[in-house]
This record gives sequence, C-alpha cells and structure tokens, in this order.
Amino acid sequence: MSDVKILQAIAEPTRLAIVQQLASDGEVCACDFTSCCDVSQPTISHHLKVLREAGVISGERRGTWIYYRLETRAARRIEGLGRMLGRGAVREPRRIAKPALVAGG
Amino acid sequence: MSDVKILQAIAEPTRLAIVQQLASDGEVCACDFTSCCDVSQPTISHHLKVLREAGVISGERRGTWIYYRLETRAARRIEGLGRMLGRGAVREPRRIAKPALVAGG
DNA sequence: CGTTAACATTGACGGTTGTCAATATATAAT
DNA sequence: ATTATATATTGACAACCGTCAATGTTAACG
Repeated sequence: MSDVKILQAIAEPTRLAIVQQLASDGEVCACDFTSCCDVSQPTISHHLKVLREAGVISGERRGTWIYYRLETRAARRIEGLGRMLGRGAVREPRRIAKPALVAGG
Repeated sequence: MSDVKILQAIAEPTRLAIVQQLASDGEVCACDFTSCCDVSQPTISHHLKVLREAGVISGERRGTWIYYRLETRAARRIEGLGRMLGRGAVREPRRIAKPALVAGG
C-alpha cells in the first residue's frame, strides 16, 4: 500500500468525513455513515469499498451490521508523511538573526 | 483552504514526488522537477499550478528561474490530520487483558 | 533588434471517478 | 417461507483529471 494510494483514498469529501469519524469514534457501524453524509446508500457502500481496498479501513460483520475501524498501518503512514511535511516546511521562517560573531566579521 | 483540497493536490504520484522533494530540500528550482519526474515540461508546470492553487507550495521568481517551497500552513494541516488519524488508530490493539476482578466475577 | 532558455497556456484526447436507480445478497425475526 | 433491514453489486452517465504537442510569455544576453 503506497502513500499515494492511501492519499487518493482519503482525498474525497465523503471518504475523508468517514475516516475522520472513525478516527474520533474508533468504531462505527456502516449504517451511521448513511445519515452523516449527504449521499445515497450505494454511494456510501462504494466509498467504504474504496477505503477498504486502499487498506485505510477494515470492516467486521456482527449480525446484520458491519462495523468499520481505521487500519493502524495506513494511519501511521499518513502520520509519518505529515511529520515529514511538517519538518520540511519549518525551514520557512528562519530569517538568519544577527549571525553571531564570525571570525573576520 | 480545506483539508480535502490539500489532500486532492497531494494525492497524485508526480505531485507527491514534487512535495516530498520540497520537504527534503527546502527549496527547489522548477527546472529540477522536469528531470526528476517522468513527464513533459507542460505537465510539470500544470502540476505546480495545481499545488500552488491549493496553497501547498509557493514560487518565487529569480531571474529566469522560479524557486518553489512548501507552504507552512498547508504542511501543518496535513501534519495535524496525520496526528489525528494516528491517535484514532491506536485504539486497535486493545484486547482487554484479563478483565480485572469484577463484582460477581 | 534577435536568440536562447525557463516557464506558462491552450486545446484536445482517453481514462478515471462520483453518483444514482435498480437489483442482488445476507442476516434476523416472525 | 415471508418479511424486513443492512449492505453490496451492477450498469450507466456526466464530470473531472493527467497527459502531450503546439504555442505563448518572460527574462537574460549578445
């Protein structure tokens, strides 16, 4: 599962909403997504499949319902990528403040 | 600039490569991307525009060349989202170990 | 001026994607 | 078996996206 695959899976309004709800609630029944997002049931089902196949979430059936959760591996990937970008951007506001005493200065 | 917009901008192989190179090098000339990624110059230019308009990068012209860098604000957004997913996924390996002494147990 | 190099824009084309209506499948309860 | 509820699949369609060739623009240098 590449970073791009994971990002592609997350980079869609409905799917990001699903993933964020999972991140905050830990475990969510598929039926709860149908009400949260403003799309039809087949569309939710489709998005869940996309997320599943990208390894971002996984579902476990319990009776009639299917409960979804975040996949740790994928979450860590995004976390790592976020940290990398964070580090890479810190470079910006470094306006060299008074270069302290250099030989010959 | 919403999270989804930023994610959509990053969720493409060439654009992610650009962003990662920027994260590691801090500042990169546009001409250097043409050689790194296996696409034509107009395509690189297109991707840089997408990233620019999503607020992920910004470019500064110096003579003939244009130097790009990561936008701190966008990088922080992804960093924050990554942390959120990271926290939301830690929940997984909590297999209740020996439920300690319950009344009536 | 003309030339060269870096970068952007346009226009076109094929492939992908998000959406829904209709239908199918699965599980549980009566 | 029938009915009800939850979820998945199919098929179709419009919109979007990545790509390139051709062309335009901008800046440096003669």
